[in-house]
Amino acid sequence: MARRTRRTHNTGATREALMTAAADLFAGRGFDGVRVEQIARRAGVNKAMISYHFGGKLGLYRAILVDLFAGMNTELEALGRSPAPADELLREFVGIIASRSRSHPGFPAMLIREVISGGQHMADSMLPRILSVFQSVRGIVEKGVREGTFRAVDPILTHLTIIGSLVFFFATDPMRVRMVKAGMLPEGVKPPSPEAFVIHIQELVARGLAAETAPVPTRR
Amino acid sequence: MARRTRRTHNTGATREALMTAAADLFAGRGFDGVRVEQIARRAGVNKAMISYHFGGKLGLYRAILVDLFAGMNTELEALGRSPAPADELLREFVGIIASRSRSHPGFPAMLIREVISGGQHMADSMLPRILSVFQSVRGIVEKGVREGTFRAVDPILTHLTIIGSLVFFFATDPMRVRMVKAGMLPEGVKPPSPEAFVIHIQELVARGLAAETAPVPTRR
DNA sequence: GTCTATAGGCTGATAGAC
DNA sequence: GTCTATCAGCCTATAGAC
Repeated sequence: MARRTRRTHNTGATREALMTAAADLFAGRGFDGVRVEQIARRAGVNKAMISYHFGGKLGLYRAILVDLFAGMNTELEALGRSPAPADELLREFVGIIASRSRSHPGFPAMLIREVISGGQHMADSMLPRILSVFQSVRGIVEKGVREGTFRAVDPILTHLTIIGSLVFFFATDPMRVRMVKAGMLPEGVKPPSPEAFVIHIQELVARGLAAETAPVPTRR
Repeated sequence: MARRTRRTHNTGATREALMTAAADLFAGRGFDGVRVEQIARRAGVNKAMISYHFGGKLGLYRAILVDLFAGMNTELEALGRSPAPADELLREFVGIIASRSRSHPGFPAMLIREVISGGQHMADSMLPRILSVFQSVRGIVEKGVREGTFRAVDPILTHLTIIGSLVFFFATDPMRVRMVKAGMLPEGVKPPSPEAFVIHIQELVARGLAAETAPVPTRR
């Protein structure tokens, strides 16, 4: 998966510095909230390099998005071929989204911002990459229902629940950081670790989707 | 709760038109993605009215945020005083967030954008209003654990899961609309209705938090 | 591939008439 | 309370030297 333009032995260091710096900024302030000069400064390169390497601010933004989804989908592909039971696959799905959110901190926020805006900066050709994440969950859920380990839940609803709570958690870290700094958190309340959240989601989903082995406690 | 300046019988129609139009636009494109001229046009009033009534673009944005949280918290207050069992209260909490997201369509996206950015446009004095939503869930969860209907879950994790999946669902409607328009949805896949999602979340949470009456099926 | 200088366009705010 | 006209500042993109 080499880049294109590569004549010298400089491995596109400028390119990558720009993408890393920009991902961080775009995540925190959105496309319109970031100045190209700011990206360049943070990346330690010249402003004009953005146009040279990416054809402009939007090109840079899109390149980041493509990279993010490509990596995500590559990692998820293995799940579709695994023979593991559905409930275990779902746990792994959660783990993958979480670990990727941590290795690429800008991913959750950029994804959310983009999706919230209806994909304002995405060409139609990018939509399948988003759908592909859903297909991954869909396959697992349908498998679980078929095998009788899950109750007859809707794959879309399940997907939206899991991905929504996960990306929300990782994307909202800045707010929790601020709360702590401002000393606003109530007594005995501490921001949860990513590990704790992942386990919580995995457990909640496993129990919540489990086929009826016993009736649900209360009911109105 | 009357507004201030009201000499004539004009009930601040301009003010409200601006707030409604702006909420919609801010939700879809973020603070920096919206032009004041755009807001004014959509509201059918003059550009200069934004400065006159709100002191500027930021003032308008903040006024919307304050209104949104005030309404939300007012509605949630009743939950804290209700004698209903915890699992029912949690269902109601979900219902309230959902119905408010529908009556104020800009709410979920504005909330998410703001929280993702670490509250870039919020003064410290607004932070308690966000925390207050958490406190509401916290009270319910702790009650359920105390009464033995919930297993010993962490209120913060539970709160983040519920609020995250809910606001994500409602805020991402634009993307689903686009998917449909682009004819990109796979065979037999249709965007879920808000009602279906609410029920799904309520059910998932009720089952997922229920105290151990039976063992969870599979375990690695 | 990188940098400087600059152009060209747009943006939010306000002064002042009504 | 509302509107028109206007301005100062800022932002992205690029031409052209190295």
